[in-house]
Amino acid sequence: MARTAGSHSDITGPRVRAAALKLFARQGFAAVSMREIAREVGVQVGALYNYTPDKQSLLFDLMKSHLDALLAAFRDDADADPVARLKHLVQFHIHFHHDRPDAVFIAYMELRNLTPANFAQIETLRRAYEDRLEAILRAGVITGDFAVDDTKIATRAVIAMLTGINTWFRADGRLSLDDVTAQYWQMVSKAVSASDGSSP
Amino acid sequence: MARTAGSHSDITGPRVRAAALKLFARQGFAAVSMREIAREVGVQVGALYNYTPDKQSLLFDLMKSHLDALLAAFRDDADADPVARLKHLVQFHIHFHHDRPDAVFIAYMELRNLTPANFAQIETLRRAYEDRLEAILRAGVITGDFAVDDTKIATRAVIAMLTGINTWFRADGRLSLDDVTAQYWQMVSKAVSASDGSSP
DNA sequence: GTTTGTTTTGAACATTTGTTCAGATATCCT
DNA sequence: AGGATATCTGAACAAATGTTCAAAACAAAC
Repeated sequence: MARTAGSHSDITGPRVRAAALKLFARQGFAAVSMREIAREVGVQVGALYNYTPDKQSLLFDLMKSHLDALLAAFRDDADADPVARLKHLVQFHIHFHHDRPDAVFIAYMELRNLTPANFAQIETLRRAYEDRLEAILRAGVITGDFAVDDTKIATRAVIAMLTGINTWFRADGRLSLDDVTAQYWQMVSKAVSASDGSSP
Repeated sequence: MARTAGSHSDITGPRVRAAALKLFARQGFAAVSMREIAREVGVQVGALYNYTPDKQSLLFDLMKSHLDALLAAFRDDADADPVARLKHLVQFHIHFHHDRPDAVFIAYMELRNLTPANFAQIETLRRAYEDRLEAILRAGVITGDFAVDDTKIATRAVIAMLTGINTWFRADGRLSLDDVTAQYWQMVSKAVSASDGSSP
């Protein structure tokens, strides 16, 4: 035996993914060339193919990693109060997405550039996250905390609303992320609340 | 004089725009070649350049037309009840966007493929529409019908929520567009309403 | 310091890209 | 019909694309 596997692979591999993430987010998957990624890493094009079988897999891996991380990071206590659970999801979602603008952007914008097989996998993960939220809404409807006609629709509405923050929020802007989070929580909780005049 | 301008231009021109709209929406601006557009129209590549100076202008024109149409189609009565005005905007927005899925998709996804000058123009139009909604929310806050901390944030939240419908709604699905509209109106009105029972 | 395997280079490949333009064709006006 | 012009073809251009691969450079184990 000689040199063990990964002595440089451990360095270059992540740099390739980081460069691809950055460039795909800024310019779009189709508009980024493998040569551009290589230049960003500081390496020749051919070297990239030690770390990905092709450009498509690079995109897929980035999206899958993002969604895996999202699902792994979100903790939900099914026994807690539905309002508290929803509040936690709103706070979690906003902060998690704020920390990863590039990955979020790619995950929403580059779906059409996935092969059908890859798309199906990503879609499954996205749905799994949606289902976590829907479970909370359903629980709240049962307890009477929430009043929504269709939990699936409410789920999508809430996610669209929260994810939209990434398109305009800037840390150096007028409001802090905590201000924004507080106001979104206000709107979300009102939107799904039983509107009789009782709950927060 | 002889042949007047536009004898065929009137036919091919719109077909070029229609083909570009369809293909850009399906595959993304960067992934569509001029030859692909020409094939869709049933013409050779060179002919396209009678209708657009370049590919970029084709994209810009599609986006600008869409936003011009949006602003022209939206009617708002500043003297009416804020709740009625908001309800009308919600209904208008949902139906207008539902009728033009390709244009909507492009207008949201291809912003980064615009030159800076073109981007600035499109952004101005987008902001103008946002401002129409914000004016309604502001009016409602003054009358006490609405309670939102920051009207700009609420504006963006509502638009993101409504536009998100296009990503999942299918006419042959479980619910009609009117069902969906009714439920979104419920959520939007609750989200911005002065909450009856309690406070922040 | 040699051996052994990993990683990178540098060049090559067949396609495809946006755009141009001279010449051919089609259409309209008189 | 004939002349004028609008429109389209077909070929060409240089540049860029994703991917491959032999050979070179490198790093660790002995």
